[in-house]
Amino acid sequence: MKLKQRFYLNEDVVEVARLLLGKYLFTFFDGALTGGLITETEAYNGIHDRASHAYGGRRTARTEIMYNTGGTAYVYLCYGIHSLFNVVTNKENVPHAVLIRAIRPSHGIETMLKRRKKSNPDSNLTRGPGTVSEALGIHYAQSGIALTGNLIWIEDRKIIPDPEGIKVTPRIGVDYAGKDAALPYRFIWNGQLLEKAKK
DNA sequence: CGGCCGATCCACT
DNA sequence: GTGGATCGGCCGA
Repeated sequence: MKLKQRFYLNEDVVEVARLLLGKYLFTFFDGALTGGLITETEAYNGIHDRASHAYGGRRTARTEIMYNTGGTAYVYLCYGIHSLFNVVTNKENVPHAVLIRAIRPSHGIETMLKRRKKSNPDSNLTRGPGTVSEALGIHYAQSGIALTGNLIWIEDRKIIPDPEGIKVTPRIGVDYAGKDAALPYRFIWNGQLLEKAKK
C-alpha cells in the first residue's frame, strides 16, 4: 500500500497534486505512528513557475533538495516558525514539488494533540501546512529524506475521491508570483467519496 | 556582512 | 480583520 517511487516519477506535478488527495500521509517518529488522509495540496511546477523556490533554475543549499529524484521530502522553514512539507516529484534535476496543506487526522491523534499543544481534536489540528508538519513531527532538518523509507511515507488505501468533491483554486500566499499566482494549482477535497460505478 | 522578507498561524478585537 | 512572532535564506554591498 505504500506508494512506490514510480508514483513520484510522474512528469505532471499538477496531476500528482490531484492524485495525492485521498492518500494517507504517515510519519513514525519517537515510536509513534501519526497520520491522516490528505485533503489539500498545491503544485509547484519547476523552473518556469514564479511561485516556486526553484524558479529560473535557482539552486541553493535549500532548494537543491527539490532537484532530487521524485519521492523525496522537501521541508523548509517559513516565516521563521513553520516547517512546510512538500513531496518532490519527477526525475532527478527537475525541481517539481507538491505542498501538503491539510490532512484529516486518522492515526496517533493523541500524539498529534500533544505536539500541537491542544486538548481537543478540532478542525484546526492539521489544517494548514504548518500545522500538518507540527502534528506529524516533521522538521525542516528532515528535508531530503526518502518517502520510500520508514520515517515519512504515503499510502494508497483505495480511497477514491469524488471528482465533484474536489475544488480547484489559485495557490495561497504567492502574490509575488505575478501571473503565475493565478494558476489553478491548489486542490481541496471535501472528503466525498466516488460512488461505486453503477452498472 | 547587513537587511529584507517569506508557499504561516494564532491571539485578540 | 489585524498584527506580532521569529529566523533562515537570499541578495546586494
